[in-house]
Amino acid sequence: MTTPDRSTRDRLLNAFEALLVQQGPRAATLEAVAAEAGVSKGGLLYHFASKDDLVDGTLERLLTLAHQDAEAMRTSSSGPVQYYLETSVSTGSDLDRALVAAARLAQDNTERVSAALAQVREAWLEVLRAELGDESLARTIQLIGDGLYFNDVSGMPDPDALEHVQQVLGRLGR
Amino acid sequence: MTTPDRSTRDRLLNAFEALLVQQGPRAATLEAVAAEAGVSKGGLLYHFASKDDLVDGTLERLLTLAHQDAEAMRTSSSGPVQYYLETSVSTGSDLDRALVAAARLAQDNTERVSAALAQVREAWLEVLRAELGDESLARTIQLIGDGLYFNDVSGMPDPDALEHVQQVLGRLGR
DNA sequence: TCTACTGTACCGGCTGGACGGTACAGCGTG
DNA sequence: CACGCTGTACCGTCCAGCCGGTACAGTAGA
Repeated sequence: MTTPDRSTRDRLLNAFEALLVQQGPRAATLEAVAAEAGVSKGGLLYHFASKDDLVDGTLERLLTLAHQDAEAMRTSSSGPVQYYLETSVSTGSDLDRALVAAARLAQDNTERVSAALAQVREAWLEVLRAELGDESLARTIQLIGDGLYFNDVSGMPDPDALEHVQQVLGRLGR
Repeated sequence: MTTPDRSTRDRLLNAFEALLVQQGPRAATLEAVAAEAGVSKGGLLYHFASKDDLVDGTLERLLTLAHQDAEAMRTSSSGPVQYYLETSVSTGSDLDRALVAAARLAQDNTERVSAALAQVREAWLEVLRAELGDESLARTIQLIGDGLYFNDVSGMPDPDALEHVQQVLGRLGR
């Protein structure tokens, strides 16, 4: 389920994300990333000229994954809403990891990173809108997804949360 | 509306939060905090022996504010749910600032900070549960609040979000 | 009331360590 | 032997924490 380590470059991006997710932005130093990827610091800097460059590479991959996800959402057999809520709780997918990593980065690199995150959100909202034809409901469902996601990011995952939400949404159904 | 600068200690805590909120955790260095509060670094370290100590002071104040807020929620004239949702979008209150500051801190100081945030969430949920007598709805509303809050923290506030949520909740009302 | 002493609040320079980034000397493979 | 890539030594910067010192208010004793 994880991106295969095709190249040293991929290994470096995976290592960067892993460190961001598991230990936070402070721990994701160039040396730590290189070590995690099994490469020297010089080796890392050969592939990414600077830390900013590493961030750019991460965001680029995030956007690619997010657009694939929006497409998967559209064509999901259980419907976009169900798909969206289910995948808002951390599934351990590549996209999850990329999102959490980006959220961590957003604390420092405000501009670029939060722009990328906003882009991802907009892609999802677009699909919800198209499916529901109801702006208020689409927004509310996105907020619930944000909430689920926020709890995961904050290290307070709640396995029952999804059930409760589905129970409440069921009452709206009719 | 902001905590008065009664003492140098208060000024330091306010300065720390302000820097965390406005410029992120990297910018909130001891020197920067001291400068913002109008004291020297030595002066800061007189009041808070270490940066960890500064974090502890911030969390302590957060918990105090949060318990006051839970009480205000219980006794709000418009009801706890309305109060909770309204104050989930950033109102610029002391509690807001303390929460955003804590969220920023949670990126690095995983343990203590997220424990404090979990405590705050639990206090709110308790009030929602007591009011609604409906676990699923209480949880869902808290998730929506989390979503509203998350968007603010991420620098993507949406002034219309609250209206949409109220519109949807209205449909549940009957 | 003058003096000696104490505790509180604060200052600013220093140090050791970590981090981002650079330079350069290898090393294997085609 | 040339090129793609790796590893290491090093530099400048920044930061947390420490420390010697200052100012001053209060107090107690003669």
